[in-house]
Amino acid sequence: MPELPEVEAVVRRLRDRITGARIQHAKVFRCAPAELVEALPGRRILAVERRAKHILIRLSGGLTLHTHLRMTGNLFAIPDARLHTERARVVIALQGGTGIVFEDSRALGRMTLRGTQELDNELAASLGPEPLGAEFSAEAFAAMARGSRQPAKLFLMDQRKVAGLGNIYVAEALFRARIDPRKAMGRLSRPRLAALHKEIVTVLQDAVESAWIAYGVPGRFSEGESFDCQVYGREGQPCTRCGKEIRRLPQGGRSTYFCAGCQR
DNA sequence: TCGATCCTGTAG
DNA sequence: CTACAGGATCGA
Repeated sequence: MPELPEVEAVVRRLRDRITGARIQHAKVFRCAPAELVEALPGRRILAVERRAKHILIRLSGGLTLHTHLRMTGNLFAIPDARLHTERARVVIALQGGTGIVFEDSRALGRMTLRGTQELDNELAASLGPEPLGAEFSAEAFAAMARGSRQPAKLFLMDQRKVAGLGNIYVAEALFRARIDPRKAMGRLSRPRLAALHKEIVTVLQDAVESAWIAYGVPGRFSEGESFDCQVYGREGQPCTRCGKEIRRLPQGGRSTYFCAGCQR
């Protein structure tokens, strides 16, 4: 479920409440990694960071608690670790009573303990630039696009190209930039690429603002309630820009929503 | 570069 | 019942 903006919201919420705390104990449920129970107690939480859609909880002793929420994961703090629900897959109790809870109904997500250096190397090798970071320049973006025959949608979904985008914000960025998701990336003109680059940044910035309000809280993610989508999930509805009907088509096994009227 | 796959929940 | 789900990886 969550893309970069939602993961950022999770991290911001968590950061203030757990940084500096010491771990008392951990409990795992439903085939979550048992090693956490033994390895976590006594360690101090040094920092909470985000890289793309990855959540990195830095621990003393050169370790990082690595969480990926995939489709249905959620990670949040509760005032009393004992009060977690049955949905929890991992509960980490901190000194003082606070609990860190990892929920994941579909169990596609992962929470694992890794060596910090090794993990960071791995992420650096497998992820493209942070779209909200300084290294994501229009020039670098255009350089990657050059020669690519991948459809724009699939190119943007690839975490090695731009890290952190997912199905919703790819659709929204392409809509804002008026680009057909089926169009080969390498065939976009320089101005279109520049427009797309800009819209990727602005759509994510807008989404971070709204996701911050609605995500990373106990319970379930609520669908689309935080961000006002123009095309995602709007099959059959009229385009807010040109009035033509929003269409849905499968790309890479996922649904792509777009307006054939004004996305070319 | 596609399709299957990991899982469970929910909507039609 | 089937289809689909805001993700990512693997093998053909």
